Amino acid sequence: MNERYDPKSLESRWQRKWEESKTFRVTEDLSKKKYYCLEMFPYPSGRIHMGHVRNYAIGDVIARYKRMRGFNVLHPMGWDAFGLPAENAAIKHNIHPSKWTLENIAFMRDTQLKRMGLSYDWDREIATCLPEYYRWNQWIFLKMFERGLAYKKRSYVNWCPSCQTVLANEQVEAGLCWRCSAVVVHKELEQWFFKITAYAEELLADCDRLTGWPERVLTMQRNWIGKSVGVEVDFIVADTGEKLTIFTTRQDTLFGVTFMSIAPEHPMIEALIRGRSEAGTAREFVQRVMREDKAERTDEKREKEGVFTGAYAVNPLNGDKVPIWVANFVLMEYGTGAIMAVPAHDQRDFEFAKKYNIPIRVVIQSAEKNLDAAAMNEAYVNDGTMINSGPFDGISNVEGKEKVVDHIEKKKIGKRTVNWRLRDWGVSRQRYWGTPIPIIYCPECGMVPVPEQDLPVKLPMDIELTGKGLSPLAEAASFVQVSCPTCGGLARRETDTMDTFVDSSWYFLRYCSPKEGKAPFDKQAASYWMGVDQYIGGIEHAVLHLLYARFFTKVIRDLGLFDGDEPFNNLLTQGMVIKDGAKMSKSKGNAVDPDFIMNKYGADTARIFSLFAAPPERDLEWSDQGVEGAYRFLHRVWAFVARHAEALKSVKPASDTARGDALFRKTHLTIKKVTEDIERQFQFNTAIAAMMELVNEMYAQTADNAPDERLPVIRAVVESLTLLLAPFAPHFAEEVWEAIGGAGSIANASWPEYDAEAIKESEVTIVVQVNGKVRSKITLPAGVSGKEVEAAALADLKVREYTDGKPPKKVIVVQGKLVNVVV
RNA sequence: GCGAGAGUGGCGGAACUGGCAGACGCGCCAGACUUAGGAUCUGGUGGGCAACCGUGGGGGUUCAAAUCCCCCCUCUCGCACCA
Repeated sequence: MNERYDPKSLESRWQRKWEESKTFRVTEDLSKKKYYCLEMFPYPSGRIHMGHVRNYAIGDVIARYKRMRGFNVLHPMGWDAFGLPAENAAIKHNIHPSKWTLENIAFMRDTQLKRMGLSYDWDREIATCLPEYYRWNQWIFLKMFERGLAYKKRSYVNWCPSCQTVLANEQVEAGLCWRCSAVVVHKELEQWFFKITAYAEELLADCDRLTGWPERVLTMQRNWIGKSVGVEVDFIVADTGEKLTIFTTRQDTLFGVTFMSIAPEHPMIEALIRGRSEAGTAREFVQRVMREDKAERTDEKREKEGVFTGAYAVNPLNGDKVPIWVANFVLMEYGTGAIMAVPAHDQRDFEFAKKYNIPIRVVIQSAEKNLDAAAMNEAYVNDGTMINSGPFDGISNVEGKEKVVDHIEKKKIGKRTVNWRLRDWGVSRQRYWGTPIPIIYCPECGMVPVPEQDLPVKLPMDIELTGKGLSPLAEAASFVQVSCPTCGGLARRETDTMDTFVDSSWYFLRYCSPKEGKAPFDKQAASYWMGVDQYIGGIEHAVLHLLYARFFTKVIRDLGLFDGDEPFNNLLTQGMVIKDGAKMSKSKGNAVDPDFIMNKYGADTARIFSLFAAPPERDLEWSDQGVEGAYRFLHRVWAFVARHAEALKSVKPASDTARGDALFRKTHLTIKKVTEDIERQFQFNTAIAAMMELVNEMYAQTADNAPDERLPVIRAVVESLTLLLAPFAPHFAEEVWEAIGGAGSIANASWPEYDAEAIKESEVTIVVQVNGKVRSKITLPAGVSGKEVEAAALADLKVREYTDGKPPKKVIVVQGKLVNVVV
């Protein structure tokens, strides 16, 4: 064994060995307990960044640890390979997206990920841009189409003018595109949707079963799904007699309605204003609001504005005629696009009424203060007693809510309804580098699904990407023109492609049988491996990917392909890697290149540092000196082993006979601590700290040249430490393992068990407090009684000094830990 | 505004059910080996001369509080006119 630790040559040597002997290949084995460890697969942008390093290091420790604990571990890797950057690169550098993507994958796999020493079964690698994969996107799409879960509709959608495509609601953040931050505009288009709302109730309810997920992710999903229980009520438009249906959760305030507000997109507007003197101003207002982009429309600070339509509606409960307004804050997408306005009890309506001098009528009286409409300066939104509400006067509004809805349902003027914030998932993208939607439009037969045997609908390779004009596929005549599968006549293909989030919504199932040719995946294999026991990735997918994947899993279950309700049993959301207080990014110029770190210190150091500097869920502040520290730690272990390696080869490790030895004891305490830290929410930082303590102890306890009789203990420490290090610094551990004559690859070795006898103490140090302050420490044999501890404490000189000879009022003894003498 | 999480040395962070605050690492200081040290090893390192004081601030419960309760402040993230 070399004196110097030289990670470079050592690491590549072990990587070759693992690859040649297929150390990490797995197959289903019913005799073993399985463990599915998965990190979110990357987009092949060309280079990995520190966030990836951290993500995969965390996953790899878990996978390797579970292997050593005897699990049959599935730990796969692949590529989320469709997406816009490939297309942009194509336009900019005149390279085909396919070529660009596959080259990136090769580089990232062979020269970056493999150099990290990750324990993947590379035989299971998948790339979503390959027809073998995306044909199953198309197949699932067709199954969903058959069941009405994929459908086409014309609607207002989010359009990103920079990406030149439509975005799903989940992909719009504060009015901006999630990818490029361009301002998103509303556009009316015909688009494909997945009916995720059909699963809203189950997606919400099952959040309660995801006990292995962080609470904040569940909260975000619950908020996003946004269940709201209320009532739909039909108002009748005066003169025309048309129904204007509104949604409300405050039916207890129905008697306080003094006007109505409808969304500018509401389909009844034309009918309401036609022929009235207000028509002109109303149309002008509607057009002005609709021209605004999403960011402007949804800005909360934005002033509430509206115009009167000239029409009136009749309140079905009290017969009042109230004016109908068009208001800029009413959303067509939510509820019915029309609301009843109760200024006394809703802040938005209150502001609106004040602005336009609309009457305010109090119908809920507060218990604390007497509300007077004229004197109010904000809406009263709390509970109270119903007044001015005809038959409901005098009862509490909480009770009133039920009574009013019962009354409404009995009179058939409305019904209980549940409204969701969640909208159907818009999956059409007007881009090239994605899965073609397998639909054909025939002038005779209409919309015809591509027959299953014709799948995959392959992306044409001879295509010109200009970044201008229509969707690229729409301009590829050879792709568009097709004969109708039903009548054989001339027909046209759908030219939109699928959102790339479709690809990642079921890839975890594909890993179970990645080469399966007859179905998206093999049912047997999936039932063995699924669900994912530990999923690891960034918090940024809290609603996007993680919600879609849950939805797909349920759909796939209902298609009869798989028996499971949820894909990910446990979720770990790792924190960001930051430097100088900001997220690492190229644009901020604070990015640290993983290749540079791995070249200089080796992969094991990079792994140790990123696991040691912070617990996994928290943000990790990058520190160049911290990396040095991680390297120094490995070096220290190396130097120690190198000193003894030759002698240790022929020595058997100490066992129970060494139980009295302090270093032997520390070793077993460390095994215990590291094991517990990994098991307890993957606290790798403290696990590594414990190993560092052991190393410090190793040096301290063998400061003088160790006599031969200590070699068995040294052998035991080194052996255990190497095993403990194996998941964290795998190349290093293999090398040391080999040097001390360990059998086979350490990746296949068993995780050490601690000797419960060895960690027992013969003596305990007990802290002695006087009035809660530490005054002394006494050492007593382990297992002494409380009485003896008390006596020893009272006899202590320091205690006598502080108690001044006075008798104690009370003495508290905490077994084996502490005594508190109260005077 | 609503929801979630977090405030501990110069820094990253420890402290499982209330029981020695600051493990471990970085940085810093001193020493050793050295022509030299940015290498390595050893020791020290919350503040204060001290009694003591110290976990964002203020109250409280307790023999004992970073940990439990109440009030307040700050920061981060998510949602944000959802009727």
